[in-house]
Formats: sequence, structure tokens, C-alpha cells
Amino acid sequence: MGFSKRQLFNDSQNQVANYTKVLGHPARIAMIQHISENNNCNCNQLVKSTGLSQPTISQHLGEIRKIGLLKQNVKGKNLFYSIDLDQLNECRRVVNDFFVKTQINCNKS
Amino acid sequence: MGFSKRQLFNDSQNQVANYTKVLGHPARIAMIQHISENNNCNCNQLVKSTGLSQPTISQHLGEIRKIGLLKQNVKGKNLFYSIDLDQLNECRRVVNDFFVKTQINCNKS
DNA sequence: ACGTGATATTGCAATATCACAATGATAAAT
DNA sequence: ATTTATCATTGTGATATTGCAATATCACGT
Repeated sequence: MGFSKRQLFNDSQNQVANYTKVLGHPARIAMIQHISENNNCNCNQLVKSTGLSQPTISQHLGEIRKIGLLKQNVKGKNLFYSIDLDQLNECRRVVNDFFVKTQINCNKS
Repeated sequence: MGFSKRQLFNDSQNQVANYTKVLGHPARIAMIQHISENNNCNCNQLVKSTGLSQPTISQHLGEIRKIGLLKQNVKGKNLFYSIDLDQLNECRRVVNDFFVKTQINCNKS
């Protein structure tokens, strides 16, 4: 077994879980914060600011990219990252919706 | 290695990640929703509503309990679960703070 | 073309997570 | 007391994640 039985759950539930899963690691939280504080920073800066290795950072960047929170800016050999604010808002909306609905349900029942 | 290097990150980052990590599984999202819609439901109802086995549900309940979102109500042989609204709000606040701060930082830089 | 710097990919080891069968514990019902 | 119902715990196998060393790629400058 060991795999997630996603088919048992609906799209909305999977969507919330997909977003929060990516946020569920302190390195990725730190990276998102660093990028937001240093717009157009590159991979090396993240390596330095987190203390993780370059391959590890690259892998985490891939996860963050998967949920669309990352924008990439190619300038020659350099790759500058920034946060996609629209997607961040969408993510925030989805997660917040979950909280709001849960709260409302609690108060009803 | 394969373990999470939590000591590299600060308390605030770990706190956000701890909350979102628990929310990062569709079964737990579905369970929280079900409990919120059916106040004081028991374990069996969750087993039926999700299609997962009782031990699996019990394990997920443990994870949700760890971040304090669960209240338990013992009535004889029955154990009724409900959502701790205060803790849900605290969780929501912490996660939302992360989004807000990230957004503000993006707009500054 | 060659070296350099930046990032991605691959391969691997360690650990964590997911899911369930089996078992244990407890309290009501018979 | 025995059964039944409910939930937790333990043990397991399977899969996923984390992290890094080694390597590959790619764009620039020389």
C-alpha cells in the first residue's frame, strides 16, 4: 500500500491538499519567504540563506513550481525567481475557503 | 539523509509547515470537513464516509489531533469528535499570516 | 573551442508516510 | 461472564520524501 488514495476524494479536497502539501515543509516556506523578500533572487542565494545544498534547493523549487507559485526570469546564464502573486492569491483563496467553510459548518451543526 | 532539517529554520517557519503538513493529505481534509458537517461524529462514520480502514482513520485522527484541531467527547463506549474552533482559527491565522506577509514582501521588493 | 558559473538531473541512502491486518482495551448489552 | 461494538496500538509492507554527491546542461566570456 503506502500510496495516497486520491481517487477516494473529490477535486476540491485534493486541490486543498495539493497546495498545503507543498507548503508543508519548512525549507519551502523559508524559500518562498526569501524569494518574496528578495525579488529576482537566484538559486545560489537560496542555497546560502537556507544552508541546504544546491540540488536540494533545485528540487524544492520544482515542487513550488508545480503549484505555480514561481515565476522565472531568464537573463543569460542567470535564472531569477520571483513569486507569482496571482497564483499565491489563488492558493490563499483555496486554503482560506477551506477554513471558512469548515468554520461555517461547525457553527451550523 | 532523508530527514527534514528543521533546525535550519526558525520557529515561525516550522509552525506554518507543521500546520500545512497535516492539511497536506486529502483524507485529512475530507475528515475535517466531515467532522465539521457532522458535529460529534464517531470513528465509524469517518470510515464509511471516506472508504478508508479504521486503523488508517485512527492514524489520520492522531495527526489532526497533534495540531490541536480535534476535540474528543467520551460517551461510554463511544468517542465523539468535533473541531476545536479556537485552534482552527489559530491555524487559519498562522497560515494566513504567511500569505499576507509574503504578499506584502512581494509588493515591497 | 574552452573554461566558468548557474541550474537541472540522476542515482542513491536514510527516513517518513500511508494503508491495513492483527491485536488490545474498554464499556455497554445480553 | 460472554458477546458485541468502538476505537487505539502495533507490526508490516509499499511508496514517497528528503537530502546530497556526482554528473549533465546551458549560456556566457575569453
